[in-house]
Amino acid sequence: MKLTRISAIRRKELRQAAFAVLQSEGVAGATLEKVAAAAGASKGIVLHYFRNKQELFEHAMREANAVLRDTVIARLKQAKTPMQRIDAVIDGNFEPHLFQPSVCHAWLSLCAEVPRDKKLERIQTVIHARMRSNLMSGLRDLAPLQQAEEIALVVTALIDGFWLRLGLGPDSISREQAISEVKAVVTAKLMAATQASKGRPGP
Amino acid sequence: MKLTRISAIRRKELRQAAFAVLQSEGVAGATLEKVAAAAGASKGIVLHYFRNKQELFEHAMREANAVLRDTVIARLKQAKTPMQRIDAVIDGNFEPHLFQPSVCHAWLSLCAEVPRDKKLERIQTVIHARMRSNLMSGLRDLAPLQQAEEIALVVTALIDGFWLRLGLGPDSISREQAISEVKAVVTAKLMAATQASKGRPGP
DNA sequence: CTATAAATTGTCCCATGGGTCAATTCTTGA
DNA sequence: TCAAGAATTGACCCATGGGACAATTTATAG
Repeated sequence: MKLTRISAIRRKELRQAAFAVLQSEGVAGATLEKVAAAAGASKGIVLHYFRNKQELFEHAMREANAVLRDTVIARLKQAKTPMQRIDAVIDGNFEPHLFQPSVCHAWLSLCAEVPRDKKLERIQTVIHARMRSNLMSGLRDLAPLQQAEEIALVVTALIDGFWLRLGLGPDSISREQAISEVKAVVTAKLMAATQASKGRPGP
Repeated sequence: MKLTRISAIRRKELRQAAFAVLQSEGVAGATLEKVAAAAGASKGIVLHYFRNKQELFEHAMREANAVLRDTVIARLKQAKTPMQRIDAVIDGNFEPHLFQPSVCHAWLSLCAEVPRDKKLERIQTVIHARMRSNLMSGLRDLAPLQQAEEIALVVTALIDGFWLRLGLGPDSISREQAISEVKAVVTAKLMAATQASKGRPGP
């Protein structure tokens, strides 16, 4: 039966088209017709494969999430040491094809709708849980549990922050700088965790 | 002439109503009628005071920005030492009345539109520039310029990241934890800047 | 080859929402 | 007190967009 084949292909095309439209138009300007046009199809076909607009964009987010997940997984497979696992997560989140202003725009738009869409919220939760878990797989061996979790939290927030920055200002942060800053924070916190506390420096 | 008075009052009410609607409805669901309803007025009055929808939300963002700015400024006035200036910025950005899920939702929605609205982009640029400048006013005395700028960048990204987190999951991060994590990063980086480099720890 | 089912299209419907405008109510200054 | 002008309203217009659907084309299986 080719049925499953064609429908799977078409659905994927439409998910990607939806994400592409999100990149250029944002959530407010993303219409079914634009998605159809982006996919080279008619509006009818979009609603043939997806119950409604909401479902379409939920799948668009799933698709984007899958890309991000696979990118990081690929790097994790190469990693041998705990530190390399951490670097894999960081580097993966800033891969050139992901860390693009337009991609950040799309994510921003999706995130902005999270509070009003249970499905989107779920996906977002998964993303953060996975990122934390991936980081912990390396951090566990480099710091006590409590510290490791703290570092994981900070790193995820930092990554989100840099993504937001790139979305808000295309030239505000470079991929290389973002990576180096995140890694520097990891290093600094690991060092701080390693040595005895001396109180805060400065006057 | 009361003209200026009434119109100023009304405009402020509408700006705030617009921001309130953004909190609950997001950018996609924010309509002029809802803003009017939130302000206890008719749709006509909204367009009487603002040329169009876009202008209204630009002013809503300005209003929110002003609140944020004044909150931080108030704390900066109390600060005596450089470290207190840094803490003022951090604490100010996490004040209870600002660091609320609904407020984060509204900001997220606004940020999501930044790429498609020059005025919003401008405001966003101002916000980041101010935050950086405020941080630098304290950091300048605690670390060499280069390091200080690096820390400012990381802190702004971290703050953004935590705001995003709160917007995405109302219970994902507490105000106290966010503050303590950001300050810990500042401390760790200042310590790292202070002492000689020893290479990255770990295997 | 043909019947069945899926793919695809274009049309239609209608609710929504931005924006205009004339009409009405309120203020205010003389 | 009363006119001028501002504040405010509600009705109206119309473009847009989500969604339903019947009609048509295309693929597939027997």
